[in-house]
Amino acid sequence: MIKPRSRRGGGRPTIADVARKAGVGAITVSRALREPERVSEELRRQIQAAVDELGYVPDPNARALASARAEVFGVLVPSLTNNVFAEVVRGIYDSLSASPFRIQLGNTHYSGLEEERLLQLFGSQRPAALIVAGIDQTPTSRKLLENAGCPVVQVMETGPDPVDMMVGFSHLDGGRAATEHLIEAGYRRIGFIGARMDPRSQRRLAGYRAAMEAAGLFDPRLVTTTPVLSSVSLGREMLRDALAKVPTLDGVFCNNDDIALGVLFECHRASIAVPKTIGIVGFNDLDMMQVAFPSVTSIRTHRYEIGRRAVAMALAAIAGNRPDQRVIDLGFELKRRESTDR
Amino acid sequence: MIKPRSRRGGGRPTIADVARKAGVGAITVSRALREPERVSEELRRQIQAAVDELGYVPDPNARALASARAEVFGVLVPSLTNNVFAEVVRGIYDSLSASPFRIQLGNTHYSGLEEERLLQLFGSQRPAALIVAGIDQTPTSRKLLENAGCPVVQVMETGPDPVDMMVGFSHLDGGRAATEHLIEAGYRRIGFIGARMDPRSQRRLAGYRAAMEAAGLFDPRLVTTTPVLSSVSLGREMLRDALAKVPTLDGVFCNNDDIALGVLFECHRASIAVPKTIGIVGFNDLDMMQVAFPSVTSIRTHRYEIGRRAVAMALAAIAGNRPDQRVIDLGFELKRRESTDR
DNA sequence: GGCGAAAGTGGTAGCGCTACCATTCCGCAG
DNA sequence: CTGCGGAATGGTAGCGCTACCACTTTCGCC
Repeated sequence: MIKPRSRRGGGRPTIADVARKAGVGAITVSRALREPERVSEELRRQIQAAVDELGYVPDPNARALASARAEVFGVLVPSLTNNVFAEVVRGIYDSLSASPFRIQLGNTHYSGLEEERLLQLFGSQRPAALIVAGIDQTPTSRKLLENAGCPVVQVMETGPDPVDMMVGFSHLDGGRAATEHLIEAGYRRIGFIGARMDPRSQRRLAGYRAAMEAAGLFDPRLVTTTPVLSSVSLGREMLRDALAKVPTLDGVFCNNDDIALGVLFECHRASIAVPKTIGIVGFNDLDMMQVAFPSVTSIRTHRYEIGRRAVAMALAAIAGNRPDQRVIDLGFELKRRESTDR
Repeated sequence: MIKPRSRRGGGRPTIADVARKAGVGAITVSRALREPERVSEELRRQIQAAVDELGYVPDPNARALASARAEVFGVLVPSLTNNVFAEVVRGIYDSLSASPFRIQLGNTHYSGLEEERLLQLFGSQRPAALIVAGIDQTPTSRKLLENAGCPVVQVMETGPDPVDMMVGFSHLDGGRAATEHLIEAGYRRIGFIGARMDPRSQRRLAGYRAAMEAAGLFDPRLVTTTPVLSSVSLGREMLRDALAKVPTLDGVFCNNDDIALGVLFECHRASIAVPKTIGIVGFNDLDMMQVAFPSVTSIRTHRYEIGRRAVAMALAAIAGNRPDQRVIDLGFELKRRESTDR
């Protein structure tokens, strides 16, 4: 009976096996893999041959322990099913797939406490970089980020006081632009409908309010919100609520496109003409908005690009050249469509 | 000037610091943290106090290295933005959030090669378990899974030959049930519209075909597919294509709900009465289907539950009691709605 | 009262890798 | 011919933790 090579370990090849086979020192194998230019052409070839033959794959845990730095990006988002964050995450994954970095994804469920817990957990891994959604971290979280000892990118929003770097856009401006568009289109009793009032939603609401007040149209009864998680069916219910409160409602700025779609369907069902009787504006501009009937005006945001930029900034910082511009505003675009075309 | 405690490391407390402060051996601290019942009440308290005071968090890398087992679940899905997989992943995250296990999520982009690469990468970490979407792994991937040395759960589908364990349902039966429902409702020229024909879509198509042939209604011209990624706008275009090919089309089984929604909107736009002129059935039953106008019949699948069950099975296997039933079929439900109610 | 088992605790030796420093070898200036 | 700098390579000593085994103490039982 063959004794296992060691009491532990799965018996897979280690760097020492490769070194032996290639007839070099272990450290040279390590270098050949990480900084090939520091090893002579010839040894590099021999080592590569040994690696291929043995099917050697470095153990990331041993690597992280020895170098006190894991090749991991920690990513924290409040939701995995919300299409908006899914796209940011997709941008991050796509940008990192060709690099040696792995991704540690955490779901905070919109909870500050959960965010602290995950930050603590991720920090213990000494990640190469951290990407977190939002700019409203708790003081504890902020401290954890500041002491993380790695590049930090806050995404989705812009603000005056980055922990380190930021990529996003102004939700306040987005909310204002959406509302101003409705006002310009001639709507007057414009409601705000929003679920899951996270800080970004609050800022969109603030933008709505600013625009309405500037036009002398603001009325608190026009605002309908709930802490419940956003969904299409919720949009439908909330339009009903809003109409019950304000029967003369002639426009809605929806906190996001799910809500907007629910509102649109409810209008169909209740035979409310869109855009004639009620105008609708969404937020995020999901693919379906331009296909809907009528197509729905929305604020297009650049989620995928936010993910890509965040990674690019982090990688630059890791490489030692932190960008001069620490806050990048990717802006947004108002997409005018049939739902406000009257 | 104070010399750093060691040449490397961030200066954060180690298990030795805790042991010193608590006046015990390092190994006892380790045990108190992992198997508290094996340490006396009193020491446990002392150790906990030292941990709290120092803010000690175990280094997962060192842990993984020493125990040859990382507290990581590797999860492989073909897409991060597809709501279906997002829900499976959410189920996995929610089930694991209270456990010590982290999650390593990989996006295969529906590519077998990418799956192999990621499996190789994940394997090097000696994960505690692997959860992979689908049952159509390449031979290489299958071998990697078999040799992973940890529980493996294939999710989303059921099949006769699990690598280890499986949770899902029969896409073929789902496709058949959807089609039979349309036939029973009196539709005759029933089309199949599907994008991104991955293996699961292929099986739904096979189910459609089986039902159509059994009823003597099959006609290859009724089938419209494309390799392009599914989206709502694609659904709209594909209905146009389908109608151009078969103007007498009176029903559609859509490969998924995004497509179904696009089809529904195109019907609105072209003033095609639903369900009178055309009946529509979707697949997955996203929240929006019951809110749509008219509401859309769909096959409800239990994505979140699949994620939860996969974790439950893996955890059981890790704990040493692999379930007797290695393949769990969670089934599906046909949700009859207005879009086929005639 | 002696003995073995069991419970509680600790020491030692790694896990697989890399930081740090030492060594070798070469070319070239003095 | 010596000395020196730089490039290429290697040895040693850990990184922070846990597996394995040894030791001590307590307790039950014949």
